[in-house]
Amino acid sequence: MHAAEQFRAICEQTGLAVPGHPSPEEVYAQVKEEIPSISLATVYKTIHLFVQSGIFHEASPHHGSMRVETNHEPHHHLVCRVCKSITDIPAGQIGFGGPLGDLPGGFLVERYAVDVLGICAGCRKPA
Amino acid sequence: MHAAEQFRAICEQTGLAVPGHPSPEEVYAQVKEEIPSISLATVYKTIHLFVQSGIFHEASPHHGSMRVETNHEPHHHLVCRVCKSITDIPAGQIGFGGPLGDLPGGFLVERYAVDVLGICAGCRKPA
DNA sequence: GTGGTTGCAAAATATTTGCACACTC
DNA sequence: GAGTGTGCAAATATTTTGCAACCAC
Repeated sequence: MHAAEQFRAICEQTGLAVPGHPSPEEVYAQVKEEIPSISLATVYKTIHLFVQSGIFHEASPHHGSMRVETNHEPHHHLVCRVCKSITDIPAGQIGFGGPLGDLPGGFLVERYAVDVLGICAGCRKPA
Repeated sequence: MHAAEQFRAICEQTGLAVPGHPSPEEVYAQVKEEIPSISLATVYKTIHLFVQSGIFHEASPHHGSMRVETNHEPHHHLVCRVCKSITDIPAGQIGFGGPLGDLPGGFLVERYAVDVLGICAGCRKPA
């Protein structure tokens, strides 16, 4: 992934890097200052290209359509990056339980949601 | 949250409960079999009502608009349920590092994404 | 010229809102 | 009759696509 790091460095030098967790609209607004002729469609196309190339990824694997959480036991999610399926896994099974309450910065922790990202059994074997 | 549990039980008894992580469209399709006259708008309104009431919550706190992840260091997210802001926190700071590789069910773990849900410092103090 | 990229506009998808009607008390 | 909830339809927001023009080689 050395090429990707080089590329990121170039973007930072040319003022094209956008920090944080921008939405496509925010990327568009900021990049437009450097490249006024760019269109929102190009931003979307380029983001998809970059995500596929591994230059960065999506902060949330299941945007685009809301998903309702009906399992009210403590659990986490196995999210397949191929078929986008969501499978529940009990919280104990992956050995994660962080503390609730106050964090040093003043953030009040109410719960943890862990997405375990990877490839599900079905997508690993060529159908 | 006893009332919420009772309510869930009633929904299951009447065949209105939808398992898994359905999208609003999927909820609509399934509930329509029991209540054919229902509309998609009512499903959306009711989901919002239920989420506010704590009967269930959203599987992903930042759907609705894609967010690009530009931080390529291992880290997790502090997500404020009031202002929806996303703040990065180094992976080490919350003491979470699960194993990568194969899970018993055949799922191949590539990375973990932890959302720490709660209220940020800014939203805790009444503006 | 060929191949790949872009901008524009339109289409497709997802979600929210306004409003009048129906239902309960 | 007041208050609440619903369906319909329109409005908004988000994302994708088709296509012709453009650029580098």
